[in-house]
Amino acid sequence: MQATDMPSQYDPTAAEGRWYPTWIERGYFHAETPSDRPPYCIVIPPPNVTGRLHMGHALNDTIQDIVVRRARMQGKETLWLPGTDHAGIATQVVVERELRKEGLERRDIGREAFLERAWAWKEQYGGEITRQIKALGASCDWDRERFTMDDGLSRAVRVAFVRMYEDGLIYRGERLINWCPTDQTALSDSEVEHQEIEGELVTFRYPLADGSGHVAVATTRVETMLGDTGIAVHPDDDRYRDLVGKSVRHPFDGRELPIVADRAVDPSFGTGAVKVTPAHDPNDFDIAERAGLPLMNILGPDASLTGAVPEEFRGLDRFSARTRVRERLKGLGLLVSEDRPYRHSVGHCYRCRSVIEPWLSGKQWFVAVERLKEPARGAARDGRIRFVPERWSRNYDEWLEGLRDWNISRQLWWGHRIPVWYCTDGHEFAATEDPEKCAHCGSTEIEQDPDVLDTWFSSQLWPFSTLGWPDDTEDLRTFYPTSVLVTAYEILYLWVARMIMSGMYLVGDVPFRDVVIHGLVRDRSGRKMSKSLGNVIDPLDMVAKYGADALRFALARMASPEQQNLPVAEEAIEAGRNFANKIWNAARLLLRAYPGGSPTLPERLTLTERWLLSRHEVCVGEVDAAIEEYRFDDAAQALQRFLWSEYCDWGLEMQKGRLASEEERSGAASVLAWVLERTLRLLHPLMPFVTEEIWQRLGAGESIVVAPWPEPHPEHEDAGAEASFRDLQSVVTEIRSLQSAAPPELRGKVSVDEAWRDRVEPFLADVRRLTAAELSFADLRGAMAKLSIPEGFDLGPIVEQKRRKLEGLRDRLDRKRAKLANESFLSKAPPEVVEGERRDVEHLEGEEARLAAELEQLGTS
RNA sequence: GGGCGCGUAGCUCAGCGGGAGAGCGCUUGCUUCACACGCAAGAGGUCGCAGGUUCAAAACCUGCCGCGCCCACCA
Repeated sequence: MQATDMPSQYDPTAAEGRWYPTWIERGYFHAETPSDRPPYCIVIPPPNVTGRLHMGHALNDTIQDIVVRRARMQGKETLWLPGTDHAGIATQVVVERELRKEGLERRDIGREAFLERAWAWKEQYGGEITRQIKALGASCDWDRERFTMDDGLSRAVRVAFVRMYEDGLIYRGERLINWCPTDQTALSDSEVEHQEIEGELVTFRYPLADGSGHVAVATTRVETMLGDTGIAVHPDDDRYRDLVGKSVRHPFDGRELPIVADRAVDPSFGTGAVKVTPAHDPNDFDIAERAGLPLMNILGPDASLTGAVPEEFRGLDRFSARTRVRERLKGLGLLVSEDRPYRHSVGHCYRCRSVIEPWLSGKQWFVAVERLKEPARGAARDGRIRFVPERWSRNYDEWLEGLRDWNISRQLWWGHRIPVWYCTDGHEFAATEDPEKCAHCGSTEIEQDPDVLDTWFSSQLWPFSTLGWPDDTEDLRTFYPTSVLVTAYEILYLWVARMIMSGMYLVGDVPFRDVVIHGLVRDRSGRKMSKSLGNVIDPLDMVAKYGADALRFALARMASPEQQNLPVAEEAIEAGRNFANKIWNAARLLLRAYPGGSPTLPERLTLTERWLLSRHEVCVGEVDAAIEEYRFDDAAQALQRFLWSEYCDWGLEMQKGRLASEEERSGAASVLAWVLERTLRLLHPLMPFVTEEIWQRLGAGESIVVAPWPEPHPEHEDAGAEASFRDLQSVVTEIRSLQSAAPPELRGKVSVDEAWRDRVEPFLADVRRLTAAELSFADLRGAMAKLSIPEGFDLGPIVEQKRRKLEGLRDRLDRKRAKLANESFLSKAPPEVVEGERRDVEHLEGEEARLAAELEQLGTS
């Protein structure tokens, strides 16, 4: 039989190596269009080409594979579309680092050579992460794999840009942007992460130009006073009313700075007067615009001081300048106070963690969001898009409400170059194809904008650019809108919201129906996994050590969308491995008796079989509902409970006798095989490899990957069988419990009360096997079972245990009885609850009597 | 400053109006012919604190304490 070649330990590596290539080869993951089947589609959140698979990816991909595999088994035309993101800054930084090893900067070799290097790097190392995704068993359609800078997607980017440009949704403007002095590029607001740091709050005085006094101002970046061009106060602030219109004198260069009134000033903060640095603070920029104050740029691209600052500060980096300016003010007697440390929130680059500088960097491209955001908000409000968990919809809505125009130009080389050209006559135009001449005047003296687009500009097109947009393709018609997007909450705004906006604007419909937002993977004590903390668990190590199924099951087991933090410990993955091994061995046992083939149910079933079918039916319902609702933790738990605690511990154990019997073997084996085969199908989305490996040995069909999702069999629900079987279970458990308190030599002889004879006798042999005891029946006066032990032998621990149990039972009974004696309970509680309490009391009374009788038996023995 | 989430067994968490649960860990006993990656029997919890609503609260409301996160141009 097939079991003979099954070792006692499941070998995940062998199964993974055998099945994944087979699945690919047979094209199971390939979606066909057009198709008569209902479509089901997920686009993968594209990982960075530079990336390596971490636990976050493993979780994200596991969840997607679970819903995708279930959909495929449900007979849907299923597409899980994979790919990678060019990841502008991230990739450019990697290539620059390589160059630096050769002593070169990117500007040394020029744009074209640099891009060649970048592409070469991408070709050589860029596929790493997709190989790693495959190791998880992900059922992606690799024939449709995409890259955000491949030809098709690049065209989609250009078409999207030009359409938005011509529609007035993309414009070029000069204003303050978030500047990263390390990466030397602009960043969008979403790419800036605010973090509390310990800085300083310095208050100093500006002397009035007419010598009549001072105005004090406070700042956390005192070096910016070199670029101050005014002072602002609130118009209703009586302290300063008389000063508006006057001016102060700059202590270092003698410039006169006018004092203006502006409602943006909060009179209750600091001194109530604000220094205005229009070129280096967005607030001040606005004030300056309203008051007509000039801009004065004092920082270079690397944030060192430059421009019209006094000689002594020129060339200093911003932090040294901060100290130098403070010391100079102190020397001049203008320093009022310095609060240090002063905790306040400062923006950092999401890539390199540098402190962001609000900066003027020539003209930048922006997306005007006003017309985009309302449809995107509406889609979530009217249910066209559903967030899971639902609470994210509010965050989403409020974020969109406050959204400001999106800066999309980046001063990088790696990325989609902005498809706008300028001619020497000052014309500007956008084009989807590289033009030969100016679209306005025909001049051939044209030059393309040097900047590239924010990497998220192409990412936002992902759900439709990957399906062929802007062409009206079969894939796009079939799979758009996609079914569900699975992502972590950290990119809800950066990515998800923008896909919704652009999808609705460019394609005319939402990009996906459900948005499943899962938590972030943490270490066991809830900390982020990071190299510097040394707490990283590498998913590939785990796959190698315990198998992909073990990792997937461990991740699924905790993947409740409600959970924000998902602590992963190696023990959990080990537990997943143990579970796979348990199932493997269950199959090993069964396959000694089962000849193989599609299992069928016999006409007549034993109690154990009816119980098992009934419990299995519960499991089918639970798993199906759980996955439907993205409750992967519930699905995993239901499967583990059924397979381990019910199928193995009771189903197989009870049937061992029949499996050993010549006449009964076949019937018993086919029921067990029928249940196992269906349960394997239920488990397959979570543990694809071990389920396929066993399914093949059962000989149930071509591949479990394309086997149908188990349909419900409500006729198998059998409350009567469950109740009778529970009785049997309690007799067995009672005997074992008594045995555990006695020395081994006294465990062998047990009597069971006559009252249980009818229920136990038909299974006498099984109960004997499960308890390793001789059984006889006797009148035990209400006790369930009794060990035959010498007169006066003390089963102390079990007596103690039963005594405590009885005590607890009586407490509960008292509480219930008091409840039933309570007038207001009887009159106000719903009748079915009252009835339920009555039944409880009845049941508990029975338990009480039995426990008392058992104590009696223990006492007299 | 605004918002969200979480405090339940040693650990990680589920339960979210009428019997305190799971996995891991722990204790004890088992080379039982599927599995020691196992089997069996157990121990362990004033459900963060204080009020309130209710016949009934771990669950609902209010406040407090303690963690964590997101958003935000208070110099």
